[in-house]
Amino acid sequence: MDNRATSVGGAGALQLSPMSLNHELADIFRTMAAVFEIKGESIFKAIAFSKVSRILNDMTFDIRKAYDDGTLAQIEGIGASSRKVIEDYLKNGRSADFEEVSTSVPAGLLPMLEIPGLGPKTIALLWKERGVTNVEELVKAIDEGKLDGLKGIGAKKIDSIKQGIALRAQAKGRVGIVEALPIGDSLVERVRALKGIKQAEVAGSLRRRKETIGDVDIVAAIDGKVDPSEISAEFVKFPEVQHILGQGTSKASVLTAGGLQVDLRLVPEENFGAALLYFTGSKDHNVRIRSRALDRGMTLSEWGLYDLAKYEKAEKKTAEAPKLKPVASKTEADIYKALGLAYVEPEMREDRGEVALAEANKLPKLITLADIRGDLHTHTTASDGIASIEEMAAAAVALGYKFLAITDHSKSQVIANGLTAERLLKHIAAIRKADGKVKGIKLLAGCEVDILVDGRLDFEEAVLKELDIVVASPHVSLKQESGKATDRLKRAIDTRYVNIIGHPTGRLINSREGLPLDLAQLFPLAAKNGTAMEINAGYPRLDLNEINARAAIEAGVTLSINTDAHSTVGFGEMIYGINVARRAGVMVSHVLNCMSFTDVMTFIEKKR
DNA sequence: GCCGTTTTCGGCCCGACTGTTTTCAGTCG
Repeated sequence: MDNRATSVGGAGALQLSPMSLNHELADIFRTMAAVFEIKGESIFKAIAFSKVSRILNDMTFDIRKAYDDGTLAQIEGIGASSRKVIEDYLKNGRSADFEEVSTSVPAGLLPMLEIPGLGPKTIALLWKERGVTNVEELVKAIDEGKLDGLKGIGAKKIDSIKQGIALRAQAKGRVGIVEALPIGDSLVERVRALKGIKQAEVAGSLRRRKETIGDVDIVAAIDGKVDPSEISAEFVKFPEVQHILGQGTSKASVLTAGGLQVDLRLVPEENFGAALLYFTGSKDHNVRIRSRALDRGMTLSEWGLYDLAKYEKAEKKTAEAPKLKPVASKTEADIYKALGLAYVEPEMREDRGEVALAEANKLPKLITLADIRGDLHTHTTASDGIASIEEMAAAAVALGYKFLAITDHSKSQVIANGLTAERLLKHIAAIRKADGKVKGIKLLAGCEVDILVDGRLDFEEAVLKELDIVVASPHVSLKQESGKATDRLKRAIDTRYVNIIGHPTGRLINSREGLPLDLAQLFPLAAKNGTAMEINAGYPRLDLNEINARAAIEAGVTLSINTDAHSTVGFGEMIYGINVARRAGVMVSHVLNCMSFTDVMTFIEKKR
């Protein structure tokens, strides 16, 4: 939650681009939910608005479209009150309800929710009893001893708030999956090596392969003869651990030196599946399947799936499995099966309709790394890469690839040593020559051509037609207004020789928003004229992102998952593109570079 | 606030850990 309570909802909202309209509205609902929490209104009210916020963020279409079509009322989770806020905002560029709610508490209280250990109840208490309205005042109040004597706030609590403020200042926020995955893997290895551990897995958003990770979750099954508190004592002594947040008999939380939170959960082997399911989440997915369990007379917890009537009578102790035989608990698959669901891959567990698909046994068969047959966007020393054509080709052969497109930069990318038309023609000849020499792989002579600010390309058609394949990408002017940006990409998609739009938005995770494209206009066009859209697998691009990639396949667009490798090592990033694709529900049939070489060429020829 | 092949009212997922407590509230995931 950021401090936008006073910055959204103003008259400026009318100039918003379509997709950021969804995000602006999502912010409004998130803010309102936070205010409800602090004001102590029904927690379910806050949950309902948080859910609306998430729905808006996840939406693959423009909310204004639903409003215009009159289908707003059909969206599950958006009720009458939310609809009123949305309609108000669309019509007037502001919401009276939002303004009333957001001004009912000091705006400075909302960022206080980010302080670990400090929740809405305590924030409200500090505000009402001591007049604290922001983090700075909280620090001052603690230093001056003003919190002494507050009911329910003892010395330890004050100490933990102080620590929470310090932790928040040093916390780096969400880290990229590229950084978190190796940390998670190495910690899990270390856990597995502990005495008494039968198995251990990474869980949480890392297992779901989200593009950024809030913390690392690990679930471990322990030998029944071992005391779990001894294992958690070992865990908190790991060299990576800088600070212990909590430590019990079945659970431990720590902070690493890098500021990353790691949670370990210890369970008996027979409860491992339930714990892994619970700890993997997402929270919304858990809520969905737990409520399904209740509908079927069962209850699901991190210990297992149980018959509800028997469960209520059973003996339960903290940090111990309930004393009754579960319906299912050992594996995730057992639990899904007992709930009448097909197994849901972790990447799909986001409550975006996967449970309904699992019930109907219609989950997509998700793409895997092994399905990739080539890379269609790579660079060499001819522009800004560090490997030769032959070196890149050899690395691709080693990966088992059947084809490889060499697509160095065009002339506008001066900084990247972009090719002039003359140099490009020579480069094409060099690629063709290498193709004749290298065995086991087809090399395509390509180019990553700049999409200029008005949608023209960096080379004339006379040059483009000499190439086997063209990737067209936006590199500059990435802060265009939505209409212009959309027209710019439209023109590129419409260009005869363009086969793939590279990193279509130009976004960079945590540092650049990218073009505010109206993808609802672009995707049908791309689907119709046979232009593929890229999932650029390089971090921090991952562009298209999972939401946009999902919208793309829903519109019938062919995707291409490419690394944009600038070295042979760069090929290794393909897995991150696969992660995005899996989270988007992408199957082999959606992806250009999962096709045979012949079919790739047919796809290209068809547009020419 | 949202929702409904048991409901238009009365529910809403479930448990661990911490701190301030003589039985529980708050926070977190």
